[in-house]
Amino acid sequence: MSDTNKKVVTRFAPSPTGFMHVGGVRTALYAWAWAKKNDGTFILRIEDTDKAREVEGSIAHIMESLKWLGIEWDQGPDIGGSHAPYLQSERLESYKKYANILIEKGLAYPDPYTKEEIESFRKNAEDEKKVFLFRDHRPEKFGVWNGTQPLRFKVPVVKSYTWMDEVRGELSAGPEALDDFILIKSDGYPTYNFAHIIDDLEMGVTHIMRADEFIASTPKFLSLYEALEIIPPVLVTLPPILGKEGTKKLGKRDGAKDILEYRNDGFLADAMVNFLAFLGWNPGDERDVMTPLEIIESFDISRIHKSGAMLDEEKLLWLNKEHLKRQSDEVKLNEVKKHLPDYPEDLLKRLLPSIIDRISVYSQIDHIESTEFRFFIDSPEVDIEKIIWKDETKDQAAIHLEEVKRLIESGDLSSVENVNKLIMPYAEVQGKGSVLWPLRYSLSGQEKSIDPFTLVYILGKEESIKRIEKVLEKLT
RNA sequence: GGCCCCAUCGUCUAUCGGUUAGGACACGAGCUUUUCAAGCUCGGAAGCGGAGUUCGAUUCUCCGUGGGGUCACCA
Repeated sequence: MSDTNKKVVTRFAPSPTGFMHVGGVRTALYAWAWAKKNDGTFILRIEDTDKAREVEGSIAHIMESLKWLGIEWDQGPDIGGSHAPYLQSERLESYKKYANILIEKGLAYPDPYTKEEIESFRKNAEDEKKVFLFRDHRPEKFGVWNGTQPLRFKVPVVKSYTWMDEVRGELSAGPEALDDFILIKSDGYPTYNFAHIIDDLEMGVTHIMRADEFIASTPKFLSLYEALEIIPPVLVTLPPILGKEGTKKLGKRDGAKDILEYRNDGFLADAMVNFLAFLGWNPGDERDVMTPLEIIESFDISRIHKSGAMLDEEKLLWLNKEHLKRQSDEVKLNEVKKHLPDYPEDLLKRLLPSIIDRISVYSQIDHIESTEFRFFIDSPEVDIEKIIWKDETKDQAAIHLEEVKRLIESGDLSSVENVNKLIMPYAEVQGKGSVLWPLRYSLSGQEKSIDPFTLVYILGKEESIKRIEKVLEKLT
């Protein structure tokens, strides 16, 4: 177990092989939250040791995704830090240094075989229904490594390992999990198995957060830590995130979305952080809507789940609405403006609560605007037949509209409540439907819409009367 | 297949041996100021199966079942 007095250092170490998806971001979020919670350091390190799979623009995409969510790193490739560089491709000297230490100890050796030879070893093992282990073919005498062959780790002791994981508890694996894996590839770049251990050591990483696909290779890491006489960091295994069917782990291949797609769809960063945080963790009380700050304060490794969870976009939508509701009116207005640029600002201000009620994500405004709000700025087309409430007559509708018009002309329209007080008594006497349906329909031209009092309040005296008069002309 | 991990309402989860098994999403019903939306109230809904340990198991142990991960010159 590591020194608990030591300053917490965590890292997020993605490979630049494509877009960021929920799984990666969740890992980053937990590492970040744990560092923040402990006034520690959060490092962004790019594991770009596979030049063949590297995707142009990935690093920028990773950074943009993290920044969107407010997951800011204290050290990283763009801002540097006390352990620079933060690109593994620029840290080759470090790996070479430790490789030489292992060679000197007789714990690393050049792989003398061709790929074809290894492939046939593998095939033979398969035919005999045995696990293929390179160490069964380990040469008796090691040659001198010239840098063009893969450098392999010589597992010092083949044994079963048992270790502590902060989330899973005691874990173990059989000796088959241990093999002479490659430390440095023939192209001179290190493998993940080797590089992350050296970097974590040099950068003083205290806690490794990563998903459970790494459990199987942990004995390899442990064996290497021992060979290098390194005290391993605290291991924190995160639960998998399952796809829609709940059967497969969510990966890029089976529908995991680019995290920035959520941003493009209008989701709020705080809602996304809240959602991601709860995908494998919860504060233990009954809170479900939390700000990033509250999440950091409550975050605890002991409350990270063991079992995987399905990603439920329905819940994300609900969460986004909750976060959206909590924003200030100023922010809300600004966001709404972006979607309704041709609406006058004073109208928008009065319309704001009604809009907020109807959406979970700001971008939904684009979809409902034409049917639900358009009539506020474009006078509605009124079908005179629809103005009639149930089996009443046009004359009755006209009488009620006349009276409502009279009330509006002299009444106080300064709030929805006041409009209600103004018209409601009359409607209650005459029949709510008889009065309110013609009113609401005259103002909106819609069979379904916001309630009539809010309508009058939003449209204002002048416009409301104008619309009522227009209908009255048609009625008589 | 070998090795390993996981297992509570449809979904996400709480419970650290004793609870009417709690909450949230979704769903259903009702309420409210015509309709729609929102909101509020109520409701249905769960411990994978089998042994054991124990006065008592959702909780601890084992077996089974189901699901997942991993067996690369990928991370």
